[in-house]
Amino acid sequence: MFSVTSAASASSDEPRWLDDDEMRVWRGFLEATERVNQAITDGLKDADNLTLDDYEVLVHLSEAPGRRLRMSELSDRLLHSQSRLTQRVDRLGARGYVCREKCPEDRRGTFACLTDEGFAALEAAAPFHLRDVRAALIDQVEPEELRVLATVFERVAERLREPAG
Amino acid sequence: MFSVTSAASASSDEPRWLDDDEMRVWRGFLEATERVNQAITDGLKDADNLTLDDYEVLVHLSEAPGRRLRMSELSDRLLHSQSRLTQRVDRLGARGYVCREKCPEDRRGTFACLTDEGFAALEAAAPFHLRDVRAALIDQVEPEELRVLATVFERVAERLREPAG
DNA sequence: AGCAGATACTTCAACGTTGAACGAATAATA
DNA sequence: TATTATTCGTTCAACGTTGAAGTATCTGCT
Repeated sequence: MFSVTSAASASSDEPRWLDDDEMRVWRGFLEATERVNQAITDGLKDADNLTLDDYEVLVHLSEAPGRRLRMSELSDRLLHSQSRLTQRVDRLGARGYVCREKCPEDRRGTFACLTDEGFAALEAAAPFHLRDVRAALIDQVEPEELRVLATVFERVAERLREPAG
Repeated sequence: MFSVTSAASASSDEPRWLDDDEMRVWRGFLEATERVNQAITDGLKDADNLTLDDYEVLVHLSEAPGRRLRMSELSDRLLHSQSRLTQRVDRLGARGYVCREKCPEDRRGTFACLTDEGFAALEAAAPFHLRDVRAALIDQVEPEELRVLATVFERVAERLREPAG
């Protein structure tokens, strides 16, 4: 009964309770996102002992010009703290998938660079990952539903980008 | 280009690439879920220094008969490992929000029980949490969209419950 | 009854994240 | 140019999760 709010409150500036559809969405969100993440994570672990965070680092680097990005740019895109990225790049570096280069224009800066080995690892893992993404999420959704989901996810993400918005 | 699959593969049993809508859903899923979780987590931390995991433990206990559940039942519902739950209940116990009781019918078993203090903490945090859930997700979604989301989330979660299904 | 295997929960070490503090370099202002 | 503030990335300690191993109890089979 308290899944998301208080039963007993009488104060008039309380937010509204969640109705049935709203509650289904919230509960469904919690379970579905947890299960999808678990499925994807398990798959990447099987494929090349990568985490989803690892994979996302490789993806973003592979799409960047010169296959490299500033550490801060990368942490922004991944929505990770800088220290988290520092340590992830350390680990990917230890595997030879990524290396660092000093940034000449801004000597505080560092580039994370995808190595050939890292690119190859991404190529090798990608089909398995794609299969998992389809099985867990995409192929479960009808085309009309896909458009709704895309719209909603983008709207929700957008609104949360600027907290004041 | 490798967000989810390999460009160069020619093998015919490869899964299909993601088309535009599919890619928007997958990317949107990753960003939106991350941002929503972050927003909700921040809110609970401000409200009572709780994590979302903590909150979910309190919610499930509050809804259970006698406000208590077996440890294994609780870890199943939360999709957490048993050791993770053991330690979460330790921490909630240290704050006085939860306690353990031995299970008489099965002497291997343990109940996690919500204390009055834990129930009060849940009541106090709930309105803030509800406000955050609405702001981050629910109030961003139109009624027709809500029904689609609910259906899809439930379908996706359902399919992933039984891996063989 | 006796025994093998399954289940419930905890413990522990290895690993990952968080968030504050730090050193270095740049930007903004006077 | 001096001064202050901001940004970039790393480090470190505290905390949380994972997954394997351990203990106790129960279930099913002979």
